[in-house]
Amino acid sequence: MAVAQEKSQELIDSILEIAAKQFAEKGFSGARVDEIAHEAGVNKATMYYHIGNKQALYEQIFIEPLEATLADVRGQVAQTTGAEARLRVYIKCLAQNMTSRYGYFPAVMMREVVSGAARIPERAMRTMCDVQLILREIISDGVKTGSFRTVNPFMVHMLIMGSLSIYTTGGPMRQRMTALFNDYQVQNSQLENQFMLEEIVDMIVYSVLNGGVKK
Amino acid sequence: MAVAQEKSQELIDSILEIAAKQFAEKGFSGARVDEIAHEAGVNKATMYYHIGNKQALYEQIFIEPLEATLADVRGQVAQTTGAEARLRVYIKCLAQNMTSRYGYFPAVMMREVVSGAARIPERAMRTMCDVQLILREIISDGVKTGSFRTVNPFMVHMLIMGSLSIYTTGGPMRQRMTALFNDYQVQNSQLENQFMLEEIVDMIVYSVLNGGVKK
DNA sequence: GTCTATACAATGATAGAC
DNA sequence: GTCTATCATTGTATAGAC
Repeated sequence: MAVAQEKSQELIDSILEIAAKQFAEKGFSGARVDEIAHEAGVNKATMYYHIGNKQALYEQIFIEPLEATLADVRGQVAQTTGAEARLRVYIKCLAQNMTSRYGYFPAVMMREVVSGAARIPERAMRTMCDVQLILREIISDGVKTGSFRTVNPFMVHMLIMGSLSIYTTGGPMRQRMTALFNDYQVQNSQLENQFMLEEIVDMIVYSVLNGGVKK
Repeated sequence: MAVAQEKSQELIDSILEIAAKQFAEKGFSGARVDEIAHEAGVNKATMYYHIGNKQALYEQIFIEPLEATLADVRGQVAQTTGAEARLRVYIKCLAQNMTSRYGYFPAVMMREVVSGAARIPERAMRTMCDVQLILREIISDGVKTGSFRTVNPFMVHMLIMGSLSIYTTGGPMRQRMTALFNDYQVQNSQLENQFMLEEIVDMIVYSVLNGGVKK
């Protein structure tokens, strides 16, 4: 019985991964149940038997990415000392999770944010709060020791999530922009390079540091 | 004939405004042609006669908000002197357009960004480039006079658009967050107040200024 | 230019056999 | 647990009368 459950869970996980990518690409209304089932290589009726309807399928995809990210951030921040270093690790770790293993997820989340956040499960909301609490602790620590200026932690959160979201999801948009700038003969160097993320981290850290970054 | 054209244009404009709000709320796939026609108070067939299909309807809504914003930003920046003041005006003016008259538009744009930007008309892309060129000039001026540190203008653009987008579209999301923080008994003051925008502007300006903001 | 009626193509969901 | 076949509904789009 335990084996059967495990196998069933494996099936469900593979469906969820396909579903997440479809939802990320096309949004809730744009994603097609038929296509998800087909791409996942399972019969649609089977999918409904295991998971339920489209809405249930959608809600499921929020859990794993967020909870894995929380664990990762928590672990990496705990291994680091000093407010500035911790802030850097915090941002970079978020970015890593948003670009690699769960690279599809930011698109889903951004759509939710602009759609009124109504479909985000409560459990996912709580996980996001937990992540943000880590940031709050880093900042209040930095302010206390004097390395950070007095900033509203929610503002920092918005700066981080806003720029990371646009960075991780906006690849195609940047490509169209770059093409146009080329037409305009505007220099647009280093628009799409490996140092982009580093620069974002630097900008945000700089906006928080007392007296700017020492080079 | 001129009068008839004007009246027709009025009708089209009113349809476009309703359409824009529907697309903003539900996305391209989520918006319903029936509902748009109904809310606009016109017959669906009439709407198709005047505008074309759903795609054409969608593409139209990008033009006016962007071109009006470009004109507004251009005008206000021209009336201001000094790199820092200009940067502040630039950000605030963008924010104003994104929250008042064209408050529905950021949601449409964000969806497009995460969807691959495939449905944005070329003309709209060009307008966005023009807006960004204003920022580039402000920054290169600030760097030249020494009031700004050397920053990648595209990074600043991402910081601005990212945080403003999340700020303008993320109201409901923040509400859910705030409710949860209350459960957690976490102090979350000034999360939703009139100074929020000012704080965003300050954070971004600070991230660019040489040696921090003088108070 | 406008409206009624309808064609036509999906899409989410399930009943029922195996 | 899985699959085939099918349904009910809804969605975009247009033909054709006025």
